[in-house]
Amino acid sequence: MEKLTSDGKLLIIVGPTASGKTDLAVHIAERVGSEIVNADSMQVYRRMDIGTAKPSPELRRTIPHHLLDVVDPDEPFSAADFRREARKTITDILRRGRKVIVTGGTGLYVKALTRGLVESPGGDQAIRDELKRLAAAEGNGELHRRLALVDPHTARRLHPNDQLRVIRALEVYRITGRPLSELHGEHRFATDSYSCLKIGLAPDRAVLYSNIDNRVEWMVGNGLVEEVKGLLSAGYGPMLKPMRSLGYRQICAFLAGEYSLDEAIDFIKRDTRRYAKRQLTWFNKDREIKWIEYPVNVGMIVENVNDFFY
RNA sequence: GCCCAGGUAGCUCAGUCGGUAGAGCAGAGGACUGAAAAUCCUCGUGUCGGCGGUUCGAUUCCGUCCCUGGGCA
Repeated sequence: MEKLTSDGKLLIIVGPTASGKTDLAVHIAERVGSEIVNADSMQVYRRMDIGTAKPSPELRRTIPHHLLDVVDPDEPFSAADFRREARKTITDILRRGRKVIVTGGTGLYVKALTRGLVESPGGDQAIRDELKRLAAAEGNGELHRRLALVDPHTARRLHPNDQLRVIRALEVYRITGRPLSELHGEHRFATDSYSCLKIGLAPDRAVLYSNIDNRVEWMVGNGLVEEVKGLLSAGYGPMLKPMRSLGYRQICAFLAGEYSLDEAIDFIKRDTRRYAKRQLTWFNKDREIKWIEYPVNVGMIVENVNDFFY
């Protein structure tokens, strides 16, 4: 169906971690006069620079980047927050007559931005804690049974051990009195208010994995441990959401004496490989993504991007 | 050269009192709607070092050869 309105054109660059998104985005931005909107769930946190491979301050002076450093590590931030902030930012960039490149590896954030999220309440920590206690006392099966009573469709879709999603579904029902599946049925990611060109980067697995290894070595060699120490001594504890993310989690465990630095490095590499695989699974499902061929021909990509923008 | 101990999945190893084998890790595939770098699910055939022998049947017992550790010379 023809879209009646468009909030503007977006070039979206996706791909797994360490696939070269940032480099490509910068190359394109230099040639088409665009600004970059980050769609990475960890780069939004202040003080987390090395472990998130955040673009450097120098680079950010050359090409304006948005949605980096928008919250402190102990502040809540969700896909809905991302959507709201990103839309605001994009509107502003377009109003100034500039082009927008969205780049990032968080599939849900990209989807939330372009297709929206179901109309549902935000997270309620008290409810989550209560349900978590219930699960601890009576098991994931009990939570899942309770969900089956109020929302059998969602219960069937979720494995009982996927506690996070089971709790979310129960939480939504508790607050709204409506099953999550019903809300999903009305939403279906149906509307896309932007006109998007999505391009994807997916190097050969072997290349990707060696990029990951190199990047992890680089992070450790350039102060990742110090960055984590700084966060901890600033009062950001190891149980905070961003402190449990890739790199930070393992360095916290190393600093707590759970294992050696070498082991921590190996775990970061391994877990990052697994993460990259999950990202690929997510993006492979998106039929709108145009996967770029290797070796990367930046000139040709820029041409296509220009065709899209003009 | 001799004496031990080993050689089983990509790696580390378990096991079969003789009926062609299984864990952990690595790896692969998948799910994903306000925690998403999170959370969750599924996936194990490999000349059981080679060649002979015994046996209805050998990865398992025997012989021999090869390889890897360690020890003695």
